[in-house]
Amino acid sequence: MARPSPRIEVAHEALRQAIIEQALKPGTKLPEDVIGEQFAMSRTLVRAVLAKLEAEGLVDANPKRTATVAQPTLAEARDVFEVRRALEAEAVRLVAKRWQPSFADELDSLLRQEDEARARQDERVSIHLAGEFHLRLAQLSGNALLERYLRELITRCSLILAVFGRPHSSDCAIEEHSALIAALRKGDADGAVAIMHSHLGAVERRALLGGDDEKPAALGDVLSRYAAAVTARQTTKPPRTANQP
Amino acid sequence: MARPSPRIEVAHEALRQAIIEQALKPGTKLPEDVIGEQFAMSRTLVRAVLAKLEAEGLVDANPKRTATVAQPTLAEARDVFEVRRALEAEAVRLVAKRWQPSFADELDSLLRQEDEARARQDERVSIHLAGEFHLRLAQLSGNALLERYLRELITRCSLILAVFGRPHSSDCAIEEHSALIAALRKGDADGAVAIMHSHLGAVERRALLGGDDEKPAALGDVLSRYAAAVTARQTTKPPRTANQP
DNA sequence: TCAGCAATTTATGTATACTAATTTAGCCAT
DNA sequence: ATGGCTAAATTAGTATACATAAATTGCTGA
Repeated sequence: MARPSPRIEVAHEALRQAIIEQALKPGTKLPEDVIGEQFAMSRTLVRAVLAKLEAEGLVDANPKRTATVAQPTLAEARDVFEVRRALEAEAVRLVAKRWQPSFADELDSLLRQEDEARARQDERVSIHLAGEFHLRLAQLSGNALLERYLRELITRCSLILAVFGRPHSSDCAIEEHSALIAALRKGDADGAVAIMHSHLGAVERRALLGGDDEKPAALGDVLSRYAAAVTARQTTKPPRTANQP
Repeated sequence: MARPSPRIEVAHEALRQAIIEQALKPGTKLPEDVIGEQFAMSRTLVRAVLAKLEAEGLVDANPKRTATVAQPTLAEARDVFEVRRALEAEAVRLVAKRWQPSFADELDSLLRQEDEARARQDERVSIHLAGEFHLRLAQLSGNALLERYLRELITRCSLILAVFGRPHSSDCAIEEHSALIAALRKGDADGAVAIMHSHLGAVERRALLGGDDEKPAALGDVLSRYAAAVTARQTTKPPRTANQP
């Protein structure tokens, strides 16, 4: 999976981070030339970057209008969590099957870091590490494709949390991660899968607040998004802002 | 999910079809200018098409060399089937949950067509319809993301079958599809999931022949691929051929 | 003051030109 | 002949130019 150019990767990763950390809020316009200026590349390359981000579901891109940071709908959010649950359960199953003691060390180490960040009140690092835990688990499954899909899903969950979640709601409870490791350690595959299921159920509930169904949620989407927007604060000057209060 | 240009879609779909039908054999070089000539578009657009195909796992693309039709390894094939099993089981679960009698009609109709094609000895249509059945099931799940992933996985399975499978081995048994519909019809969700599991297990076994493990399969990969190459015959003049005996 | 239209500006769609790297072919030496 | 070395031809990487469509601004008239 070698990529054509390192510069594309750099810009891609930078935008990814900016989006999931909410430095670029959902709905923010991403004009090709502005981005090209920032990363010192031509629109040709910017286009490739945006195409990737769109494929990942992180930006919305319509035929002849400026790409924007994605604003996931409630229906999309539900879909993402549904698929994530299925794949992450499979990942746990696979990890349990090829379990080795060294795996526990790896996961424990991440868990400790996560705990420390939480203690330090370091929101950003804490959220990032929670994602890392799940991603590492996917890697330990030994299935590269599963890892790719889960990386995408975990990233999209971050964005969904940014759009729908309460400000400052942490997305993963450390105890749940801890219980998962314990189950894996004693070889309880089914137990581990069950824990992962309920863990992700909890994450989804925390992320989606009231589980409104389908249509009537449309207005709710907008309002919760608005609430998130006024709460957040701009860090560096973003290219442009879509909806200002 | 509106795409930038219809022309890109056309070329994308055409290449997709050509690849999964083996009109372009695995390993075949896909130079940008040759493709651009065929579809009357500039390399700029061809590049976008190839990027998509690479993301789907249908073409191999390394930094500065000509893209080629993908040659899945045994390890990749295993990964694809593993993820497909997990997601397709989830799809069946979802379809069972929102089951409606009209679903049965839809699936039955596909099944009938499949049966007729088989009776007509129409390999190409038969294989295509088998894929359609699984795809339609994914659509009935009501989860757009799940559908997208499964479309990708089903396509890759076709390519895998082309590389590893015996020539003329059909990939899906009609009775298995039939049993699945029956289980869904009587509301037996768990039964349906079980049938799907064993069905995909059977498909994988048929596709991968001898289930060699990991490392020692490396040589096997090459040889089975070689066997496939000498068996197949060129239809239209392909841009170029990678390995000629 | 506001609605609606026109001119302007901005941003995308696509082709093409130029550069740099890789592959191929031919040639020399062993 | 065979192995490697150099030159020529291919082919990808990237920027840029031009055409076209969308968004915006400002103007005019009710």
